[in-house]
Amino acid sequence: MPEKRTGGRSAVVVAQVRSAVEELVRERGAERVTIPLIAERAGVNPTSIYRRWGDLPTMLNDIATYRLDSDRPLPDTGSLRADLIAWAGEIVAHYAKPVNAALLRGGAASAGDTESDCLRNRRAEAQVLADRSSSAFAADDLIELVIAPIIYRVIFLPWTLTPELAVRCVDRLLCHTPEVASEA
Amino acid sequence: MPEKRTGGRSAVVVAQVRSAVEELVRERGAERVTIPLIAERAGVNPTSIYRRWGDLPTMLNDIATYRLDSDRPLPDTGSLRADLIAWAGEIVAHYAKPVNAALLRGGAASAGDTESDCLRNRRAEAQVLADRSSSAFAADDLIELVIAPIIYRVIFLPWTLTPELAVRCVDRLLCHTPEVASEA
DNA sequence: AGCCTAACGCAACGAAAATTGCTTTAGGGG
DNA sequence: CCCCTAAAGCAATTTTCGTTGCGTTAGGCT
Repeated sequence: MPEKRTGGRSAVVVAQVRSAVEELVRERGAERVTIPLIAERAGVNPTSIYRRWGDLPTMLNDIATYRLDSDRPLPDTGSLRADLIAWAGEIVAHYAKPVNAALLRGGAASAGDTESDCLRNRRAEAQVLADRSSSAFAADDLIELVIAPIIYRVIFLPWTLTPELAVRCVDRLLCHTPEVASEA
Repeated sequence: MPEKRTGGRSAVVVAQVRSAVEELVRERGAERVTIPLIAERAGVNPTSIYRRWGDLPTMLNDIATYRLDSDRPLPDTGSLRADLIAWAGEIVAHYAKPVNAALLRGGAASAGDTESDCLRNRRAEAQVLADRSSSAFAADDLIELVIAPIIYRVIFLPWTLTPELAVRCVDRLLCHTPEVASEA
């Protein structure tokens, strides 16, 4: 039974809309983007966007969630500290790009009430890393000590984002469990 | 010389607009609020809002900043730990109210590009508390270990906000400096 | 109390966004 | 390869937003 057509033209439309949103959000900021504007940039009819996503906040959230998400492999070097730093560093690097930061801010605005949340994959990864740590720390510690400080700066103090931030946060997490910090 | 009329009718208008914004932001989320909508709810003419605030992001930011900001005194009990917990607890309690959380999300959306930022007063307070700590920690530590985790949960995981969060974060901050933790 | 004018209300307008009915295209199972 | 229909396109319409000019109300200083 034929249901949901995801390939071919539809896929192209979605891809074009995504790029258009990213361009426009970078150019004008998430607050000053409109659906007709996106449609024009994407070479797509506005109606298609309205029918697919409904409204703009919904769409922004969807697109903010999509990035950095797919089946990206987690770092696995053998050293827990190195893995964590690599992982945190990826996140910092990703959101250091103004596009992605702007999208995150847009996603933040429409998070909360709706369960849609563009960081849930990050939390899933935190769970994996916590499991791998032999109970040195819990996923919640990873969230509060590493993800939260990074995301806070991304949203409110983007110009203070540096690669060292990842190292500082990870070391703060590990300094409670020194035997793990010095492990191979 | 007659300048700036802040009392009487103007004050009433501002107050009514504020309440209207808070109601609507709670009901529909910061992204789905418009100025005409607010005006109607406030029983005020849209023109007045446009002329006073200019546009919506500006207004949301203004209102988000106003709350919890006025001349609120910082806790000063003599015990650093108690002060910090009281301070962090105030923040948690404030943003536990859905209105304030939604306003913060709205502010987050327009942060970054514009320098307007509804958490700058929080950072100023962090500076004061850090100075008071005899260099036990820096303002940045306070931000990354206490404010960031709280704000992260407010924005992305509001249903996980609990009073214990404040205690947990403060103790994490102080566990690096045990002599301070046990001070009177 | 009276004057000056800041700030609000009203109404009309232009522009842009959202909705709707219908037609056309093309995905994907048989 | 054909059929069925999901999804995109198109065009006309309706809604809503934001702006502007002008008259009215009332704050606050003298």
